[in-house]
Amino acid sequence: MSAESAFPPIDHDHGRCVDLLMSTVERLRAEQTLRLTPQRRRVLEVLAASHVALGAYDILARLGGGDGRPAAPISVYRALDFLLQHGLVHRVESLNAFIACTRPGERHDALLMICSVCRRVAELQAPAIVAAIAESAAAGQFLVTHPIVEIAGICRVCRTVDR
Amino acid sequence: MSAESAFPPIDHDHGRCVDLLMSTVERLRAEQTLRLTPQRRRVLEVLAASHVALGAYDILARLGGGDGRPAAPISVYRALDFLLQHGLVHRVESLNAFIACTRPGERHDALLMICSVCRRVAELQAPAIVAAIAESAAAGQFLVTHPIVEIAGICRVCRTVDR
DNA sequence: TGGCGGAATGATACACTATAACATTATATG
DNA sequence: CATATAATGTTATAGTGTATCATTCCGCCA
Repeated sequence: MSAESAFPPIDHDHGRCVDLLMSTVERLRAEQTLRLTPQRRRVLEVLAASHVALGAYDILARLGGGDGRPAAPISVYRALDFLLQHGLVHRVESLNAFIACTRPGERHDALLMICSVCRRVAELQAPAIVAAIAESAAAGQFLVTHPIVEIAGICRVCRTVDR
Repeated sequence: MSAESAFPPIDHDHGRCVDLLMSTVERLRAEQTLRLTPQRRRVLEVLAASHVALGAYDILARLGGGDGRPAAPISVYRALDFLLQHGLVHRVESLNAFIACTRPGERHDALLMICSVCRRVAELQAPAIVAAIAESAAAGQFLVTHPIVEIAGICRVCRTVDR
């Protein structure tokens, strides 16, 4: 992923982002036994359609777009648990929110950049960070199971706009 | 800080941890204009007495040890905000909890190790991690304001015990 | 094909985390 | 002492997440 695509222009074509993700997921579903039910798929689609991290209740609000009665919160959380376990979604701890993974299929620890201006979240690929964490932890005899890196700051696009 | 003191033995003398922190804070209070009211001090003492991160309501429960009516949640949050702003406490995002800073006075970004067995949290000093984050973010034209690093895993002590 | 078993979802209630809004008290400073 | 600002009290409520038990869906196999 290039530096440009990490934080795309605000008014870019979201449709392509969604399609890219969902086609990858579709391939995974065909290959493996990934039980992507309609409900789980809808939650993933909602997340894929937003570069801004969404809370569970945000997702809930965007699901019931006209159907019958809205789902209960627990339904959304269950779908999110499934998607998290299968690496299709990342949790943003510092926001109590969720973001679609931009590299599904490749198991990885998420390194997230969070723009405090536009509120968008992007993944960062930086083996150097992961390596530095592994080395430092090992020096302290700490066994790493899940490194969390969330970098708050201002994205490329918002820095440019402000000038 | 040595690798040993980061995660001290489970049954070590907590009193010394508290004293060390509070004496440092006392010095800061004398030097600067740090308005450490009784309420803020009590919250800090509660946190200093625990190597396990405490939620706001945990703190609340440990405050009212026999006095008059217990404080309201908002009081604890206000004290925590103050302590956070003055670098005496860190927020643990992935736990929605708080931990006393082990290096008050030295402004720094917190690198936290969280043991999933004993639930204790320790700070890690690792300039290499901070540098790697700064470099990688800069490469993506992202301006870092506040890096969050929380490393979940198993601490030195718990790894040893399990053998 | 009909039933069995496990996975997924529905439904209800509740626990935990955090803040809004406004009143009151404490503290420093001239 | 007066007064302005900071801190705390009080009450209510918003936001996030889970427990529990009932029901439905779906693949599998006798």
